[in-house]
Amino acid sequence: MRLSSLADYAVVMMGAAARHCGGGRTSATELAAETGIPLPTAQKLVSLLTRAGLLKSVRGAGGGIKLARPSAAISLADIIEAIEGPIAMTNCTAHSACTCTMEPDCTVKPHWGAVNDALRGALGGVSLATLSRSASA
Amino acid sequence: MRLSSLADYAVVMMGAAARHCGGGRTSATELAAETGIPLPTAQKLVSLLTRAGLLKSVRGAGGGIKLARPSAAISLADIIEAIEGPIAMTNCTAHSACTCTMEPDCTVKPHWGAVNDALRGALGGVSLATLSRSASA
DNA sequence: CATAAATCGGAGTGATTCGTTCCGAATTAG
DNA sequence: CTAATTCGGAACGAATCACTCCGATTTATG
Repeated sequence: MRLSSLADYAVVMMGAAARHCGGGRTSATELAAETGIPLPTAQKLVSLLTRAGLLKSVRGAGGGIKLARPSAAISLADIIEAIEGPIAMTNCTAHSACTCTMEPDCTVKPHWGAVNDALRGALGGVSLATLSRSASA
Repeated sequence: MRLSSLADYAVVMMGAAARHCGGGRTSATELAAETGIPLPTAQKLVSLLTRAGLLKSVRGAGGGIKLARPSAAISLADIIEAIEGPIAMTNCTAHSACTCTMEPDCTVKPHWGAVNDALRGALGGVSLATLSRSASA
């Protein structure tokens, strides 16, 4: 029920990247230095986030990374899904077919959907722009 | 972001136990047979749930287990917390003091509280009685 | 009262996933 | 054309998780 450290780091790093968004492209090295995340880990996160389509990477000297979308259009749900996969809490809800052959009439399954929707809604309602806004609170 | 198999099994097993609640005490062996959960794992779950105060266990021949509280007073949040610990998604929100010395002004931390509340609310709103009620849905 | 059966309780082992680290491929400035 | 800087993927180690087994406790029975 606790999200992995990678996802936590990814959120922090995306928040740092959002601050550099307008100023121009930044690099994984710079983000690592600002957030305190180990550099190799930050590189891996950049790779995952880029592959997920949340970051745009530019190779070569003078290259770097920047947000693929405006900060207001990136939510916590997007980041977490990019790192941890689907938000679903159970394997049953993730796939349409429930592979668990244990209980023929799984009375629990239908309720997970509501829980997942609530969770995804809470995560989707928080964007990077929101994170930067109420920093002092 | 996905809960562990233990917690998933625990929910299923508590649902099965709720069905046996009125009929009298049941045993870990019986629940394992009904749910399809491996017996040793079911025993471990019974131990954890009993220690958490969700089940009442009676030793000796003819003993068994039964719900410590009425099914309506046991929610998914209770079961998951018993198995997986606090619901908090990050270490920061779990403890009052944020041990992460990375960012002096962690702009992300305050927002996790709202997400956690939403999640806990969704989990707390589903009780064992609710699980048994809308089985066909 | 002694015996035996049945149960919960905790300790140990193996496997999977997670987190970290390193090295190679690609691209552009000079 | 050379060289520097960057992302990308692959490999290693650690931690946690899931599973299994054996001992302690308690009650019905002879």
